[in-house]
Amino acid sequence: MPGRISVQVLKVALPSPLRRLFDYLPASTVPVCGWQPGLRVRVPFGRRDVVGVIVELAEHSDLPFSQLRAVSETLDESPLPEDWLWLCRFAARYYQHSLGDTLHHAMPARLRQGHTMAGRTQTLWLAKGEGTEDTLSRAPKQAELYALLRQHPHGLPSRAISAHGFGRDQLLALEKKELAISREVILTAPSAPTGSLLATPSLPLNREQATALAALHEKLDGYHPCLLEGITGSGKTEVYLQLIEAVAGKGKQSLVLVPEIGLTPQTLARFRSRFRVPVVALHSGLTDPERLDVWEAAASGRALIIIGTRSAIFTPLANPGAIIVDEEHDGSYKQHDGLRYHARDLAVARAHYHKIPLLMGSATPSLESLHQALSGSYRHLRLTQRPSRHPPAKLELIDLRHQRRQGGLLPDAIKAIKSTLSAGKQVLIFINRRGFAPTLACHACGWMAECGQCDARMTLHRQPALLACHHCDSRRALPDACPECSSGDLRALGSGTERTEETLQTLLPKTTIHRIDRDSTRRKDSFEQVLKEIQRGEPCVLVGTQMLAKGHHLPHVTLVVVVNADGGLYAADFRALEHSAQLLEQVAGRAGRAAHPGRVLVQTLHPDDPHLGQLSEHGYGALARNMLEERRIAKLPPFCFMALLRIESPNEQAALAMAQQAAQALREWLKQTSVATRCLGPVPAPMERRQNRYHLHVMLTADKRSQLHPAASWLVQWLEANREARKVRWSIDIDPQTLA
DNA sequence: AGCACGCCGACT
DNA sequence: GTCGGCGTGCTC
Repeated sequence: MPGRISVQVLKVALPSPLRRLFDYLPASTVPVCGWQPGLRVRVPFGRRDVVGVIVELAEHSDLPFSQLRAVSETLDESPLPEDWLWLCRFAARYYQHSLGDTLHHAMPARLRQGHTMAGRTQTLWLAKGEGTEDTLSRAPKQAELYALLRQHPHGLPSRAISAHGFGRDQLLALEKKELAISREVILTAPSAPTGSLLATPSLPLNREQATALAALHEKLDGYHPCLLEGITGSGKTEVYLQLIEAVAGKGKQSLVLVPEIGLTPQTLARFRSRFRVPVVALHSGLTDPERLDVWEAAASGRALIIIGTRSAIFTPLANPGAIIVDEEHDGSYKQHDGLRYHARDLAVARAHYHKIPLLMGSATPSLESLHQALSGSYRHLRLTQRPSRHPPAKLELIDLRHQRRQGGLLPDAIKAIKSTLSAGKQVLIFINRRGFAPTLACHACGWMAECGQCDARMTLHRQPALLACHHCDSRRALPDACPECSSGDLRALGSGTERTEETLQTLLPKTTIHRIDRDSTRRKDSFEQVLKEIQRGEPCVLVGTQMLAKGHHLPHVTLVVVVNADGGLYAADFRALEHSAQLLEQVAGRAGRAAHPGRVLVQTLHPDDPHLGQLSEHGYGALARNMLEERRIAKLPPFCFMALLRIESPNEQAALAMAQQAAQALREWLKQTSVATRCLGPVPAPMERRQNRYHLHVMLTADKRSQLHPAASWLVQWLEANREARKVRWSIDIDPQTLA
């Protein structure tokens, strides 16, 4: 065959932190498709066998042939999806991460364990015959199951049946009575779309929604990044649904990313009830085989709508039509270990690659996205109206200084809570602290309970009663007396959710108080159950952390109290104010969503703070534009680009020495090459000691991304080649979201 | 990251 | 006498 290169070496990416490929000789049995990039292979690696992915074919190796080993097995008949390979390569390069590790984590567990794709089947159960009331009158459970099966003429997989609460014996009983039959289907078979697209009709759009949708329709077949800036309750989801409808109408797929707490059964139900086409969800409850099914359904094009959290951005798509990122500002899109990717940013890269629209929605857009929208790089779509016609509630700042408080609450707040309850409405109290109190202190000598492993105070918990560090797993029994001076006068300082709950229960003995935080909702489903009860509308008080702030529909809440709004106002992290403002706006959005106007009381030690004032008077949008101007002047992101080198070690000296060496080496290289990147540090991380490990930062900043990238890349290679660097733990974070 | 090898302390 | 601690080094 003319022009054909003779393949002698396979360059394989392996699950290893090493940022390089490994050369292997092809096995004697050539796969049916020939040797191709994207094929999974099992190879001997050191003393073990691992699953890797061929990424290149070459004629030569840098190593002598005698040192190369041969592939032991080819695992695929055809290469893994091309778009998926492209995204992994892009992510590995952009985030300076090992390609092998990236591929490894981006594929379903079944594939990384070496299972094959082919020949997987699923058992579907179908109703059969005409079951009458008599035949099953004495087996109500079976009758129920029979009714369920009849609702699904295409059959139900057994797992879905058990998810509805039916047992295997009931199914077999029906089969015996010839009222149910099972059918094996090959999962890779494409299922023909049948009937109409919509199960329930779309909702009518208001003028703004219609304008936004029309803008999206203008360019459905090209890269078209859009920021949908829409206040809480303005109907962003309906715009998503109608974009998906348009895309699905052309037979193309939509990938929908939602924040971690956003993937609730209600969200999913809303998508499923609208469309008749398959909607698949990627959530933590899936088993490994189910995950593989979803991947396969997306890669084959069978699934038209794919919904998932952060990692769903790595789902292959046969016919990509649109990507939607809901609550695009949400911090859960950023991965904080391993491959430190940002799913929203990868969505941008992916939409560009596929030449498809990208819709990013938020009531409180990140300053990054807002900047792109205001500067014209993204299309800017806005929704400013709520169907209820109520303007969003204004924040009322109340002064925490010189006033007594009970359980963290000011007298004015308590008064408002009482009158809201007597009006038959619900109250939401937002506190950013779990536990009973943030500190236990000795009133005689000033001693405070500190964690032995972290530079942090221990939090006092009452249920169960103990001291716990929120930065590591250490726990301690409550001391009876001060360990320093033996005084018995130990007092809880400040308030957490537990204390506020307790105080309110004493103040309002007849009122139901629901506490919602990580400690109270550890039990599976208990959060969902409490939400259900709250939605019944009985007057009650909800005391909770961020868990309550986002997304949940709480129609009977008309008063929101923020116990302390000051967390982000004067913090060292330049993004703290942005995140704090987003949270406050989201919490405030919980007030008066339905027919009743709401009040939002915000307790603060800084009632005259200009940022807080702007937020309360003019809302997040105005403050965000102001913060952008401040970032421009201070040359902070999005007006510069950052990469952060983190170094940690149990040995403080080792960490510091390594950080200094790395920073110095980088500075010399920058000087020699005149790459326009600045290098700051090393500086101690905000909490230097965590779990008995010392953390240091070296910060790289550049005006242009094109200057940052080579510097970060050089630094990573230097570290990887440095023997000393292996004695500490290090990692590079491109576009870090928090400096902690 | 695994997984070996290797050289020093308390145990059947 | 050995089991096992984690330092050091390597993986095509």
